[in-house]
Amino acid sequence: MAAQRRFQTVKGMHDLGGWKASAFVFVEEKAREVFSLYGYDEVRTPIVEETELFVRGVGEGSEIVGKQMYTFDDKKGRSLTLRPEGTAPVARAYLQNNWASGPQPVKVFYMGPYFRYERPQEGRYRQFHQIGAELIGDPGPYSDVELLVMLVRFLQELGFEDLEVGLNSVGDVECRKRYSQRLREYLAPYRDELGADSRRRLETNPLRILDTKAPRERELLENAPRLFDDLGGRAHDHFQEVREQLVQADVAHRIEDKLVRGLDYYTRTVFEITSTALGAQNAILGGGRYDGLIAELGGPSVPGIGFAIGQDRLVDLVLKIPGARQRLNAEAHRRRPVCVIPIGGSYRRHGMELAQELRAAGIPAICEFDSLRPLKARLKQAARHDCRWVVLFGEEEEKNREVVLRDFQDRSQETIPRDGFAAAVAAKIRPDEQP
RNA sequence: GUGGAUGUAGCUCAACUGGCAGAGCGCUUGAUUGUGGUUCAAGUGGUUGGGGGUUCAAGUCCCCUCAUCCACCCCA
Repeated sequence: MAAQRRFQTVKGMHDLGGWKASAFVFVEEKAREVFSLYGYDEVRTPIVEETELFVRGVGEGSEIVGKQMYTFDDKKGRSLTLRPEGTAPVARAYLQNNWASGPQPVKVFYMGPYFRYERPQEGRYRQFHQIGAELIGDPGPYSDVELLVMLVRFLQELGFEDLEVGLNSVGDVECRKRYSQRLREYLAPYRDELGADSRRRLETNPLRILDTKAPRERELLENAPRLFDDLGGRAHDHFQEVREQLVQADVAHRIEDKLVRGLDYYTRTVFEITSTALGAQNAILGGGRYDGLIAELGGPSVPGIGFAIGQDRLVDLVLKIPGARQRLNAEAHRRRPVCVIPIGGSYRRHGMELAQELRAAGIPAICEFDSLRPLKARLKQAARHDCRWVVLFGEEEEKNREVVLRDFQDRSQETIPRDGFAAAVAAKIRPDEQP
């Protein structure tokens, strides 16, 4: 016989429980609440898509497509990929379901797992989770601003106070081409001082050199031509209007002229929020405008803008906010169950019935069925389940047609009539919610 | 893909230059034949991540492998 091996999650993927799970649900509920206030509807797209969707949508030159995708062939030899990001699938859904024929602009949000094959570290996992939103069909700039206002509102509702949006414009396709050439010319004399990655990007995608972390490269870039100066008239006006309206809307932001993003589809407005409390993987969220994406996927020329929030990182931050655990705790507290303990083996069926009556009255209830164990051990279990109230039922209670309701908090207990006991328990444990 | 650190009981960690694998917490039972949290007593705990090598003797030294964490890279 082969020795039993111990199974565990695959690298970079984790079970979520306890505080983490509560916080995950908390931010998800808050996202639904806030985003729907702004007219967004939830969509769920499949976790698996055709590989080609991401190659075309995200861009062949991007890191994601280049080396981070979970790609496999199905039984018919079709190349499929576990989604590495959310915008391309939504763009695909827009075209496939002809959302263009519905009310415009289209506003959707979504949340769920995403997959990228990278070496895991703090805040970076192979299965991670994003909450995102897309606004398709309006060229802005007011849509850009409204989207950011919603985002900031969401973060404030979660309890964040001092987060600042980093903002930039990467321009339209033509400005980018023009600027790329100028940057290439500027950096050419320093070619030998660039790292291998940046040298390669000099050919493939000079913009990406801007957000380098190498100290020497940053030095060189200080005197480099600025992307902002190469913005074409319309992209320039768009950016100005966005900035102005953000000020009007009281959205704290700062211009980061070296902010470029890793996905090829971005145009004009790009933004991100980072936090120093997160370690090396400090981006909480990122997004931007993608006016060429729908067309790139074979559709009409329709503009769009969206963002993706790193839910895992966001949750880490939420749990660091003073008082956050108490808030989550209060929620859990409201749901802590009543524990029913039938005393004696022949009363287990009664225990089940009592628990059912409590649940029918809207009270969370568990039943401690293991009647062979000593009562004290079973009470201990109830305490470990974080129960405050215990309902006891045995021979004596059956004879008197009553139940015993014990309050762990002050160690008091009372007997109440068996008939209609659930209503009495409800009145006792939730006096403020009674009609 | 590259580099560094770490793997000993369910958890947190001990074990001097190789010499009988330990403690705290937890868990179970009892002190209380139907009453939790405190206390006391007893009990339960392990292929030292896996494989190979050196040695009279390996948790400890050497090689390989796997896993986790952190960082580079990249991004959410």
